[in-house]
Amino acid sequence: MPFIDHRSVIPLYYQLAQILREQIRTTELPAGQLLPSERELMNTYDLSRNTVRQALDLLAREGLIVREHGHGTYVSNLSNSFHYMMDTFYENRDLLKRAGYTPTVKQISSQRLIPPEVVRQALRLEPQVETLCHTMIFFADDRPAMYTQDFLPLALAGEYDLSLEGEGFMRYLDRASGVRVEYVLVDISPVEAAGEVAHAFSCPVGKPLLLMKETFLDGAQNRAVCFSLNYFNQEVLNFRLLTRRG
Amino acid sequence: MPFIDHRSVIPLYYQLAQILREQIRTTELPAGQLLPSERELMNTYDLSRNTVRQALDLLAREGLIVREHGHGTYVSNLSNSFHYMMDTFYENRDLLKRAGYTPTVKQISSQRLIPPEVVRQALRLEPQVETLCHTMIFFADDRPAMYTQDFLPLALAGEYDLSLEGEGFMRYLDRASGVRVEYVLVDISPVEAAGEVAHAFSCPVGKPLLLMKETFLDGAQNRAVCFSLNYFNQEVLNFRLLTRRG
DNA sequence: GAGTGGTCTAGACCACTTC
DNA sequence: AAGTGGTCTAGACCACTCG
Repeated sequence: MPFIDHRSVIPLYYQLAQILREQIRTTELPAGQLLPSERELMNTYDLSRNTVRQALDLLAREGLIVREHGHGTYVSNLSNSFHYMMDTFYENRDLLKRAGYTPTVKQISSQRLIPPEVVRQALRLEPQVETLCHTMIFFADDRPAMYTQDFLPLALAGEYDLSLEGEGFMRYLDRASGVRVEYVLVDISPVEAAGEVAHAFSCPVGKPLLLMKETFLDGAQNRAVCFSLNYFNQEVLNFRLLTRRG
Repeated sequence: MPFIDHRSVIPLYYQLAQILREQIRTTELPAGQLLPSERELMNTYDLSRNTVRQALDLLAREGLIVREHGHGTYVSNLSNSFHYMMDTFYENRDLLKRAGYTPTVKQISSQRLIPPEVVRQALRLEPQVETLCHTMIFFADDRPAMYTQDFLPLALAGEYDLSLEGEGFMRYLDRASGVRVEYVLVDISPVEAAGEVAHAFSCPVGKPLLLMKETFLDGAQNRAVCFSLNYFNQEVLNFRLLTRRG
């Protein structure tokens, strides 16, 4: 297996990617393990550095490996637990802008509370530990589009002011947490509208809504910085993906 | 604007990508327009071919441009209409495998009918034109995970046999349509379980479900080859995305 | 056959991390 | 200072499309 056929019609970078994928799958390269450096892979498989990088680019885009400048490349921790990998994550505000709307934000509340179980697990908090909970509504051209609750560990409990147009939420997290948010894990599920959300969207209780549970992760995919619940108003905003063939 | 600062700290490939992005945004490069060839861009901006390709790779991954081997690179038709771009699309069967299940498929029915409006629009069919409709259920370790309806234009009405383990749906489409499916447009929405779907999942009518409407497109994103409705059973399968920061 | 994008090489310098 | 990944160049050959 760990062989590259230099005369094959299969591109060399693809063969290398396949070899590494296989080693990750069989945990010959376990999660967290440092890969050989690019120059080592060059020599081992008799490839140029660009070709090695092309292979690693592929795996990085698939979320299988994580690169760290000046340090090395290692196997991702999430390698087998997700279904899809997206290229870019957008802030809620940017999402609305891209959809052609003018976004505005209304802050509903900001309080300390013991978070729901799902939040506790995502942030790996001890039971009964409080978090800060920001609740707000994003409007698209004055129609309510998203109902959002952000749960921040108290260590990050800064004075995040959403009325600040300039700074996005992720840049705020960078600053407050001291960790750069690089990935966002998104769980998409359908729920029934209820309580405050139904009220915010002026829709009947029980109407199906899209709920996106977002976990903000650092570059190593190890540390969860923040957790967020986002309810989408389907009347205003569709959730659409363009995917490329695998 | 259309200038590259070779002494800037901003990478050259990123500057070029930004220039092209801007030209696409302002429709100076309108949808469908051929871009200058890579060698032309090389000369125009005084960059090496690899650097030009790095910029184009970025835009292609964002879905802004489409490349055609031997022909050229042009501005995508969908450039502004989607929210997210994913790297890879998986067949339903592969999706279940990746989630760690053993997939099986049960064909429910296969009939000619006049499709719902949403299908007609996606496939750009005239009113009253019939399509073939395959209905099936995908099981994950014998639990019903997805309820799927594929709508195929009659021209593609082959004898697609899902029991064939070897061939996936997209490869079938390639063969039957004579067009290689390169992109899948996915619309995600929450709906209430009803009728056959509720029955298949043994869940109460009215329970929120995830519905994914998939449109299969060729490489030019011009031709819709097939349309598919996929209902997800949340009890079995979560829909999860790992996204990278933009 | 001319032009295109796809792949590949051998080299180079840089910024970053670690020791 | 040594090693890492990030960027960049100049050149090459290939497979593909089109006239």
